[in-house]
Amino acid sequence: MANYHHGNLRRAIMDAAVEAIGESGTASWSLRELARRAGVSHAAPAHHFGDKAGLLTAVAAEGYTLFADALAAAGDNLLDTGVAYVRFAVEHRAHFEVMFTPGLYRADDPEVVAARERATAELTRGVRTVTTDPARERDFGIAAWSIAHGFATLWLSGILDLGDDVEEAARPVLRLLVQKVTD
Amino acid sequence: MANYHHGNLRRAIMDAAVEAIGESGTASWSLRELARRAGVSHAAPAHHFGDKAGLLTAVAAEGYTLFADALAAAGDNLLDTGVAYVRFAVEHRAHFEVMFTPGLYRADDPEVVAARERATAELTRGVRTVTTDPARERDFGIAAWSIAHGFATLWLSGILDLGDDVEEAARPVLRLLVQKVTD
DNA sequence: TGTACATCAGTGAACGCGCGTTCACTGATGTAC
DNA sequence: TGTACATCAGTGAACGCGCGTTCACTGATGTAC
Repeated sequence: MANYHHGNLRRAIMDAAVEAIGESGTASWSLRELARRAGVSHAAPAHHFGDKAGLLTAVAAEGYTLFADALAAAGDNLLDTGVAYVRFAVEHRAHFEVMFTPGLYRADDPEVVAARERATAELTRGVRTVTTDPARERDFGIAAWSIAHGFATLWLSGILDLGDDVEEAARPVLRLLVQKVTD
Repeated sequence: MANYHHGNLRRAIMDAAVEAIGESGTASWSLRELARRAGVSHAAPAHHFGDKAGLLTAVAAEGYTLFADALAAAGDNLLDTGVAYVRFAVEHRAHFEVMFTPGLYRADDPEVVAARERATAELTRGVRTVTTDPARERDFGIAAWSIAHGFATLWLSGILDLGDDVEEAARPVLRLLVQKVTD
């Protein structure tokens, strides 16, 4: 019995993509495998997303939206913003990997651009809790972004091996920079 | 006229791999395409490396060796070590990407392990120019590693867009952490 | 110095497989009357 | 309330293609005598 008008097929395929990326990265699966995981016909993913880049564009857009939400929910200081950054990367590993590999998707997609701008605004808000001097803001912003991004990336690659609680591990490390910036 | 006993076929295939990774990442090429680039038979890569993971294991081992060399050649302070880290990532982008994506290769390969340990020792040497207190050394080390790794990763993903000179762009950013540690 | 032979790096034809793409079709849903 | 019809999400068979793998073969090189 063919299940026509699935209703959530788009969602089901994106979930399958996130699951597959979480297991083995952004490369080692095909649209046909995703269809198999989602229990739909192998032509369905193309029907919805065109191709792999189209699907990953949707994942990136969703990722930036969730990311902006997570940063917006963080405390009103740079350290909490940084910790939220790292937590997002670990909790939404697949989205995070896609978002920061621009070659995988259409980075100029309007939905991606809008969500990314919202996330950037949240990061800037975090930096401005520390300085509003424009000359310092840029380098502080890049330094804070770098240390959070680097910690998250190293943690995800499995090299760091500092236990289970990423927040507990990240906070004292990020504090070393934030203290300096705050002085 | 078949060119039997190529002599540097192993080298030629690794060069082709580095070139292909530099162009389009670690995923979007096949062993057959590498053979085509290197101008050898399509069975040659398998003959030398077994499979893609075997080839990338060789790239990772070479990468860690070049990395340790670059860090060893850096100045005797943490800032120069950090700048050398970032420069290596940009100048050896393909090796760097492979090295920090452990799922791609056999991370327990003896040659990889030995080269990585040498690189780790160089990083530790950089941190010890700043503190030799074991309690502080760990967090400082992770913070310095994170900020250099994060800056390099963001730069490579093309998101930062701070001009052409990566060393000039990285130095003031990395200094923000190092200053604190040095105080 | 010349010959015979073992070794093994690299070749190239052949294979079966999973892929993305195409396309005629199915059938559930919403709307007009 | 019932019927007819348009829409379109999703199906599934068929296609050609590039892939990794296998394997008998080639021929350059080194060594023994």
